[in-house]
Amino acid sequence: MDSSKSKELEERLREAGLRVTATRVEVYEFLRELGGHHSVDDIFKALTERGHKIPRMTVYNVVTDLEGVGLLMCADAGPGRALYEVADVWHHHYVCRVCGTIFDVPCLVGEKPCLTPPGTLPGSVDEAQVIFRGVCRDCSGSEKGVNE
Amino acid sequence: MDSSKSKELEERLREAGLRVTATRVEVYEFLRELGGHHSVDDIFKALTERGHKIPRMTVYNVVTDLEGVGLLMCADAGPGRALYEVADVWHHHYVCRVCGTIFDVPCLVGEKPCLTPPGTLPGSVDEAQVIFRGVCRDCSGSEKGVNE
DNA sequence: GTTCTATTTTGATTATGTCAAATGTGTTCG
DNA sequence: CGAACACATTTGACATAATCAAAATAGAAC
Repeated sequence: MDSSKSKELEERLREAGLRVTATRVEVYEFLRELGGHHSVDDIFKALTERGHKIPRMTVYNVVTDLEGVGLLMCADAGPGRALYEVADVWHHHYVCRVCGTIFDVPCLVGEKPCLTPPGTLPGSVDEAQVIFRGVCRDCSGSEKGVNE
Repeated sequence: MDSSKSKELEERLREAGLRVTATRVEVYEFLRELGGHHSVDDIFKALTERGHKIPRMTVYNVVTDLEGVGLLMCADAGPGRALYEVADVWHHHYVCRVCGTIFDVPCLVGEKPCLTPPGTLPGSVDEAQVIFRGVCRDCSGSEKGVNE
């Protein structure tokens, strides 16, 4: 149940000419098992607490490499730190204005680019990422308090 | 041709209970005249070179205040530093993967939220911001060189 | 003009990300 | 198997972005 995905990871890495290293597998597995969107520092701290002594710089290297191969993607959720997640099916994001929580929003089309560009664009389009903003149900009830 | 906009700025500030200060007017005018998307540091440096000695911190304060009032908006163009622009008509953004240039993309609807949320969302939606990514014409011609 | 309070300023501090050189480790090939 | 090469990781310094608290300043109302 795990080895199949790991095998796939190994293959994807080799296909791309990247070596299969413990660090890369760890970072990928961490993101895949935990799910959600995580910053480099999240990953760094989590793996450190798990006992894996790993420099922050290495996490940057790894996520950049894995993103280049298409195994991870950088979630668009507004400015700030980059948030990474396992690149599975193409989807969008909903960001709560109050608590900042990020929810995945399934894409109706399911693959990039999913939106028909309006009129003319200044170049080719290979991706259309949507960020929905609003107040999530948890926050609309109790309004204040959660994060402000 | 300028005073009308300035008057409007003053009114919007007063309406929101904010004071009309030289700094706020300067920052707003700078962004409106120059157009485009600018980081806090862009604004800081530009105003400094123009002879206005203004601390970076103050620029942060001002853009945050003006954004809160709805006079500025923070452009979604991926992670990294926050980019501000005058909040005029609702639109989206096209980001070139090679040179990083950001182009405005007119919205077909023109007002928020412009997209019909797919199915159910975890809360209310007041905004749907789209980021188109691809390679702009300038870069697709000469491929490499521009930024890589 | 005086007063009150929002705003600006100052300086320190945290978070985030990048660079270059030294070290270590997969992988390949003899 | 084991040596050698190239790719990865590590180290530590550095660069950039953003935040905080408290003191100084300047709108706006009276």
